[in-house]
Amino acid sequence: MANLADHGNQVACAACVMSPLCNSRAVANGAPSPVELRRRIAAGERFYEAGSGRDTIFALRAGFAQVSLDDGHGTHVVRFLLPGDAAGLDSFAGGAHRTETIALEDCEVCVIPAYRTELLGRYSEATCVRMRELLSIQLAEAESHAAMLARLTAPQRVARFLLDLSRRWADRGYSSTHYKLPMGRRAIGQHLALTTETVSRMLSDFQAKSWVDLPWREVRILGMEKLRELLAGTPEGKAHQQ
Amino acid sequence: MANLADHGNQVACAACVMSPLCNSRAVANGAPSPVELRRRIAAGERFYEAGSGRDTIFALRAGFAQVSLDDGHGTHVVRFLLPGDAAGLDSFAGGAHRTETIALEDCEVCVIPAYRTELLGRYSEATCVRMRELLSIQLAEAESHAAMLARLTAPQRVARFLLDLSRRWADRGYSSTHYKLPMGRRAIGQHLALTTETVSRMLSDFQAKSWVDLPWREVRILGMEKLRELLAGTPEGKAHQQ
DNA sequence: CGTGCAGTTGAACGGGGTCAAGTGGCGTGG
DNA sequence: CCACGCCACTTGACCCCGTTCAACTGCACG
Repeated sequence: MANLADHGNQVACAACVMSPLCNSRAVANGAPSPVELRRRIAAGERFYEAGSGRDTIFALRAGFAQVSLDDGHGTHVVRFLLPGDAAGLDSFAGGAHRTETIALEDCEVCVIPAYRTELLGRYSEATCVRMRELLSIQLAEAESHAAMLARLTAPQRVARFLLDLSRRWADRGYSSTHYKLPMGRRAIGQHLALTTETVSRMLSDFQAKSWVDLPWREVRILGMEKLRELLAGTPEGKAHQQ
Repeated sequence: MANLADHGNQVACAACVMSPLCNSRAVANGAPSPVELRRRIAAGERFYEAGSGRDTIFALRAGFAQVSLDDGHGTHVVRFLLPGDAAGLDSFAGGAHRTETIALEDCEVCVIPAYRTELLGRYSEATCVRMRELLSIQLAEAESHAAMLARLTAPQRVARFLLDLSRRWADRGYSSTHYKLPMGRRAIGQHLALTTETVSRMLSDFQAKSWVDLPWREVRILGMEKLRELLAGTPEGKAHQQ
């Protein structure tokens, strides 16, 4: 287990959204840890599949993954997971996952059976509260994502996407201006509801304006403020209200 | 309080998503009820405003409302509330509502302070589990909504919208083919990410095909199967995969 | 080398947005 | 009582943004 960190960015448990569970007073007093085991998942493998794997939550320790949903009209990438993020919280309703999660790089995850969180909830009110917080945050993000799809233009979506990743890496103590982009253009498009061609065009455009530099599957943000202005719709880039 | 039911459809507590809380064993044994009070809210009034009203949940007993989100690029209607639905669950993260909820008809709501659910959670594990379920369901719906915006055409969105309301009314024991449509075309558009003109055109088109009849702010579905086919993209209405 | 996939770029198309005009219901005030 | 303004909704004509279709590059694989 010595070289797990080699596979890219990794977070300390302290930065993980699940840490309040692992480090609750109940666990300190002898209650079972929420984490059943740690598992390595190779790039391209699934954490869990849609319809299967009832009632398991995952915390991503290292690597990069995508959560996607197929409702019969094609695949939509619901969100990308960075180290410290949780996956599978949608399984509390009905006990089956409706989404699937795929590793985009080699990943290391903590496997948390849902029954353990419920068990833990009996000893620790903080656990219940924390689970509600996590779900509430993801709900807020999902609603915000829908609002984005509803109102932003293609360039704004791509700008928002880059700024989003920037902020999330910064939250974890990494650079906000230089980070990996391990997913392909297609996956970005499936996340932003754009075609691969449009994503490619927007990124090329940003690069031509020297707002970003784009080595192979990396981003270096050069004009953070320009991207923010585009997203806000400031100078001539009219922000269409309604 | 005698004629509250006059304002339209109403659900018995048994059909309310919050009923497992109100009827938990803990409450039967003397724990405080989650409902602080019942309140009437006139059409056009707000349940709560964005940024304000920290930590209050609402259960809609009678009437019709919309939950909307403004992120600086315009308003997006996140969902419509039918009797028995809950509002305000997004406030668990951070304690402030990011959305606002407006009554579209005169409403009657149960006001549930979040601290009471936490209090109740101490006595009753079922309460914790139920809150998780509710959040998980709303998360699943929000993700599904985003996927819809990402992949469906305008006619498909409107068809899905009509079928969705049909199913939800049916779940509550009302007609699945004839129901009120209390919101305006603009609000429908803000929910489906379409303009009022497009919503109007799609509805007119459905009516011309005799798939629906549209009296003033009502729907009568005549060709449920046709709408389903359109949504699924069956005969010539190609379902674009990716 | 040939095949295949990821990404880029160009040209043309079309779905839905934009703009505009028109209708009808409803409340208000003369 | 009607005149008027207002607002929700409808309908038509035009246009633009992002999709579609296609060609091309570069890199990884056998």
